[in-house]
Amino acid sequence: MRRDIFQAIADPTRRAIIALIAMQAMTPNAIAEHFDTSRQSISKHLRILSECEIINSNQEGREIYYHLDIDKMKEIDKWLEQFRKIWEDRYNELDKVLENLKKNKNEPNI
Amino acid sequence: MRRDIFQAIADPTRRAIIALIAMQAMTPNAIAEHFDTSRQSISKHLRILSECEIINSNQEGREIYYHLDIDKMKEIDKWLEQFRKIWEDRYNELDKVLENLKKNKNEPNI
DNA sequence: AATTTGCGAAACCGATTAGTTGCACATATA
DNA sequence: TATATGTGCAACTAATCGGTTTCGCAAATT
Repeated sequence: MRRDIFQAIADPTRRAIIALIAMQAMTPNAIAEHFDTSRQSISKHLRILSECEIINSNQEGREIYYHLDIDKMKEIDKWLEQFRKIWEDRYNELDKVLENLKKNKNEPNI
Repeated sequence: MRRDIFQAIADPTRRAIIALIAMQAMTPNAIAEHFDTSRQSISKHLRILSECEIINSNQEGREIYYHLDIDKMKEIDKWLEQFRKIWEDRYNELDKVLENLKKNKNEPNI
């Protein structure tokens, strides 16, 4: 069973859950209230997120609070790093072009 | 058919394709040589990536060159933004704690 | 003109997915 | 103690996924 963070965030409901509990821990029931699906299906999503170690839980009585492990989100950021380098280079390149255009306003290149 | 950028990068082969063509456009055959799968399956991945508008293609004779639309990658970055804010806050918080520890080295709290 | 090459599309297949329903079990409340 | 509440898990289902095989077509090569 392939189960990494990219597969975890592929589902829109899971992305919404992640965003929802980012600021404060929540119980499955409380989370499910925000969605148009059953508590059990939310429970399944929570299990997947747990297996990916994106979320953690701590039990309080009969309630279980799930909270985001924000550090795991950095893994996506890390993968994105290689592309960020490219688009920043592009931006600088464009910057240079614009600067040259400004400088040589009256000396068009060919 | 749900088909967004998050679903596109969920598959490891597609992530590898994205990384592969990030620097230079490539043909399906050239891409397939890097993987342990058929040209046709690569073609299917390319179609999905095209539908998500992550990649573009331009035909040269009978060859088709696929290249990355780096700007689409920014959409992932944009979604991450909300979490980046959180983990940077955490970091600053930790920084403050460490600074206080240093300052009050000989004055333990409590 | 005949053949080779590069490619996409369709049909098919087993595995996986996201959801449902029905249950079991522990904790809280009456 | 009996009931209500919060939860996870298993079985099932329709849809989707990633892959293969086969095909057709256009461009290059002979």
